This record gives sequence, C-alpha cells and structure tokens, in this order.
Amino acid sequence: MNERSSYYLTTPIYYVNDIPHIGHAYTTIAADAMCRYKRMRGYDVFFLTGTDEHGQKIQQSAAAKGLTPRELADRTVVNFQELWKALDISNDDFIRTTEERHHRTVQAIFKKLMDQGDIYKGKYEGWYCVPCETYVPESAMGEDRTCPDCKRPLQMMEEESYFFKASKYTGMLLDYYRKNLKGVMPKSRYNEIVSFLEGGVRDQSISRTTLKWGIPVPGDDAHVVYVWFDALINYVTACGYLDDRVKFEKFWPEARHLVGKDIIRFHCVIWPIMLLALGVAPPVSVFAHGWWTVEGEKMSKSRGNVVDPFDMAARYGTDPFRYFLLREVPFGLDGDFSEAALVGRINSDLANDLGNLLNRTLQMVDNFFGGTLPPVEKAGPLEEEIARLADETLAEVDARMEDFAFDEALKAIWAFVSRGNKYIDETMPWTLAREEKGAELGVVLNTLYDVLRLSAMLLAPFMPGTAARMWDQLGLSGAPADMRYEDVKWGGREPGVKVRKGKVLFPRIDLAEWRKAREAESKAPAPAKEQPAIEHEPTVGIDAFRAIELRVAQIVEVGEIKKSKKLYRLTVDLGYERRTIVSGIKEFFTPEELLNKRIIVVVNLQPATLCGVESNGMLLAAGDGTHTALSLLTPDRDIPLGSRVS
RNA sequence: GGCGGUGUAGCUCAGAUGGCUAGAGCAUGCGGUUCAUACCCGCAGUGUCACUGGUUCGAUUCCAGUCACCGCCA
Repeated sequence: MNERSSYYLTTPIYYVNDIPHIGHAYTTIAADAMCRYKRMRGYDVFFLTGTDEHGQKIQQSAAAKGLTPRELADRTVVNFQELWKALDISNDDFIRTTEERHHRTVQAIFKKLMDQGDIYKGKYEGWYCVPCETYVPESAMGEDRTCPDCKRPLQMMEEESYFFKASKYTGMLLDYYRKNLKGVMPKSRYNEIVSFLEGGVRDQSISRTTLKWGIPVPGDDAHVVYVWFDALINYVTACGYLDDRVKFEKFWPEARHLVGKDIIRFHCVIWPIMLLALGVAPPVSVFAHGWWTVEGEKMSKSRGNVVDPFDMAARYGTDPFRYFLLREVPFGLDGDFSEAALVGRINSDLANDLGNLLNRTLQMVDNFFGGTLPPVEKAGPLEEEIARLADETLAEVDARMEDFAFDEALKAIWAFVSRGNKYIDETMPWTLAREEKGAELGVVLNTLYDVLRLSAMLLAPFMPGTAARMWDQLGLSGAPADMRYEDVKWGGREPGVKVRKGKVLFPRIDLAEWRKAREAESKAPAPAKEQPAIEHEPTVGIDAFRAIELRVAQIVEVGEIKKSKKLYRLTVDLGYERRTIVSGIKEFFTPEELLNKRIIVVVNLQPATLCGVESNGMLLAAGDGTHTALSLLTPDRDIPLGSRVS
C-alpha cells in the first residue's frame, strides 16, 4: 500500500479566441473541486486544463488584427490564465496546442496511425462556405444551404484529405462501453453514445489543405492536421505519452474528462477510437455536464446576456460563485443562472447557516471561556449522535463525489452544518453558562468546534478560501487543503486551542438595497453595445440584380412540416400561378399571421428540397441575423399579384 | 419518423423491486429562543404524485395507450 492511487482529470482545452464565460468557469471549477477533493483523500492528482489555439478562426481574427496567429494566441491565452487565478483553480499543468511538446506528439501519433494503415489519403467532399472557409455539415446548415454563421450560400467543394479509419474500431468501442457502464456519464449520455455507435461511424477527415495555421501532416506539408484531431491529443501530450512514459503509465489508466454536452461526440466516439487504434485504453469516464441558461434564457452574445465570471467573482466573491455553480444544479443537467438565485444561496446557505454558525460559536467561546477552548469532558448521547453524523457525512460526500454529484455532496455537508445549529438550540449554552455548568458547557462548545473543523475540511475542495478563513478563525495551524481526511476525523481536536474570531464569513446581502442597486444599474446608460462591423457583399452590376426576378405574391396556405421546427410550407399566389415555397420563418410567425399576407418572392430561384418538400422560390424578409427578429417585406399599397419588383 | 427521457407541494426537485399519515430546500403563516449576520430552532400546511384504461387484496410506484415538454438520431 505504499503506492498512492493516482487520479487524472481534464477540462476541455478552451478555444483561445473565445471570451471566457460562465460555461468555461463551470467546467473548470467542477474539475478543480474534484481534484482538490481527491488530493485530500490522498490521491496523486494530475489536473490539466489549457487552450486550443489552432484553426481557421484564429487565423482569421489574427489577420484582421494584423497579428500572426501565434501573437494573437499569446495575447488571448492570458484571459483564461487570469480567470483561473481569480477562481482559485489548482491545475497542475496548462497545455497550449501551439507548444512544441504537443506538435511532436500529434505528429508522432499521426505517423504511427499512418504507418499501421489506419490513416489513408482520400477526397473530402462537402458544402463549403467560401467567406468563412469552413465546411458546414448538413445538420448545421441554414435553409437553402446557407452558412449558419454568415448566412451566405454554400458551395459543394472537394479537396484532398487524410482520413482516419474510425469505422474499423466502432465495434471494439461498442464492446468497451458495454463493459464499462461509466465510460460515459451521466447515463442518458451513455445511452445516446451507444445508440449512436450502433448506427456505425464514418471514417473521419483529419486534415485540411485550405488553411495553414495548424500542425503540418508529417511528410506532406500541403496538409495541416484538422483541429479536432489535434486538440484531443492534448490529453495524452500533457500526460507524457511521448516524453514521460512513467508519468503516462501512472496517470493515463485513471484518466477522466469533463466536457460540455455539446462536445461529447468527439470525446466519446472519435477520441476513444483514436486511443484504441493506438493500443491505449479509453478514458475511465467522460462526464458531460449541462449548460447554463441566464435568467431563463439561452446565453448568447447577440442577446447580450453572457455572464462574465470575472465580474461575478469580483462582485459576490470567488467562493460564493463556486458554491453556487456546484450546489444549484445536478452536474449532468442544465441549470439557470440568475443573480437573484446566487444572492439567495449566499444569504440562506452561506451567511445564515454556515457563517452564522461559526460566528455564534466563536462568540460563545470568547464570552464563556475567554477565547480558549476548555479541555474535553465526557460526551453524552447527543454528542455521540453528532459524531455518528460526522462519519456518515464523510462517507456520503465520498460516495457522491465518485459520481460527480457535487450538489449532493454539498447537501450532505449542509445537513451536517444544520445539525450544528440545531444542537445549539437543544443544549442552550447561554443557560448552561448562567447556571455555571462549566463542564457541560465545555462539551457543547467542543462539539460545535469539531462540527466547524470538520465542515471546513469538507468544504475546502469547493470553497478553498472560505475553508482557510474558517481554519484560521478556529485557531488551527496549517491549511485545510493540506489536510488528509484521516487527519481530521471527529474528536481529533487539539485541546486548549485559542480561537481567533475574525470578520464575518459572508455578510448578508440586504435584498432591498440589492434590488435598488440593480435597478440603478439597469437605468444607467447601457454601455454602448458594441456595433458589429457591417460586412458588405462585393459590388454587383445592375444586370446581376435584374437577373433576380422578384414578384408580388400572396400567401394563400400555410402548412406545417412535421419534421421541422423552423420551416413552413407556404402556398403563394402569383396571380398567374400558384406555387409552393418552403420558408424558415416558423419561429417568428404563426400561420394566422401569415395567411393572406402579400409578400415579395424570388421566382427564378433554383428549386431546392428541404425536409422532403420541394421549394420553388423564396420570400424576402429582413432580419438581424440573430434569430431574434424578422420582418416580412410587403408592398405598401394595393398592387396586382405577380407585379414585378425592380 | 426511430430510439431514449421527463411530467410529484407556489418554485426547484427527491422518492419507492407496488402497501403504514408521499418527502427536502426555498418562499408563506404561527410559535420558541437571544450565543449569533433581524440569525437559529420548532410547528403548520396545501398536492386528483400529467390523463385514460389494465394487472393486483391494494398503484403515485408495474403494464398499455393518450397528451405535453426535452435530448439524440434520420
């Protein structure tokens, strides 16, 4: 038993071009809490996070700013590194995909797979957005085969590409998952992945010739390794796959990945298949957590409701923010973030229950014993019950953490804290003091002291700063984070310790004032919303415009298309004929609103089939491109159907 | 269209291989207490456990169907 168990946990590597938001913070805070917990349980922990720095978007933003991609990455990587500092993240390594160690690893892996025949050269075909320089899969396309980002029409393109024989390993991976029920967590995601695998996996295109910013394919400089293939490998790079086999052998068999639910396909299908091909075991678990909405709405840049984790930590404190994210919602489910809910948690859980328990206990040690904890007297049945609860709480937290159920672990800790508050009511120490029952009073305060000491230790993974402050006020030496569970068991308190009551742990937030402040804030002139630069299309001649035949039509029938949330099947009357057009405006209009509307239709558009319905033309509408508003173009006075627009 | 999931107190959710008065937190009302951050403790609740049928001595829990919402796939 000399050898300590190891534990390896990763966050995704974040795209360095993104502005850090609550989602990034969530994954990383969860990973941090888990790793801190495991360290306190005596594990040798390797905790990895980092940034994904290659790819099209970086190359473009860099060009737009007149920087090299590397310069851009060097500047923006700091956003994440600073955030992790602000959020008390204890990662052991921070990997950047632009690092030399990573390049070597990716190339070595590419070469190995190539040599063993799992990578072959072929042709990649797909719908391509020229301005964005990316392929768009069918599933992500807008209607009429347009780019989801820029809304412009896509083109069928073909290029030479290297392919990874993912299909070959599908069955092997399926077998692996059938034997490893926790290979994907939670269970609902596991089922999804298994049923996806049962449908088979296609060989994956893993190189691009259309961009330069990436890792060159060994022996073929015309190609760059596709970002996903590159990015996933970070997990083994940092673990010493190429450079440190001892480290790799030690940590890789205990690897677990935390990911958002949007990227499980890569992590639970492609990545394990890559590993199987390399003869390496897939990770023990990939846990897909949920997403946060904000005040009930989807978070998005265009809504302007992106939660800034720096701001939240600065305003409400790092620990309350961490606590809220982990406590509010089960880790696998979606949750809603609101400042009101955060304030509620701060007041009821942190201030009233925990902070106040520490405060009132230390106050009593001061009042009744001049700040020095009296020697322990024999405990009664009530104290034994609490000691039992302490043991049960440790066991419960342990079990819950095993399943990444941070919320349940915290609930268990709070049940213990609440027991402390109730115990004060049951024993009424102030009465004991008045009646000069010093021995009994000593027992009570020692018991409370131990509840707090244990709570501090249990909370250390979740709220490291708070735990340290509690430790300090309790007059203990060292730091709770350095403690091992075995060291801090019930009853192990040092006798005669001198407490140091300090500042209140969490001041209550006055709701009336808080609301007033928020109102004032929202009334204050909103910071001028960054106006996105309008991008213009290239100038066209009048002939090009005239080539588009626009006519007035009337909607005479609005049909649902069962498969689609976005599309209506419209029958429009052009006066001289009726035709069917399929239009993606369902999110914005009810059928009643549309019926009999006079609109403008492009009549000479090439027919297209959408969701199985042929569309002959399209209607004109103005929108801001963000799915929040749309307005139909309509003639402003009566004019015969079929009139030409020019 | 296929597969899977969910529908329980005002809100967020837990729960039982079917059986004693269906639970927790928050919010609400009342009472207690004063060591404490107007905090803590106790009590009180309200629920056709989505709908309809079936199995059973008995179903909210099992089965079938319906409706609503969600996820993945096509």
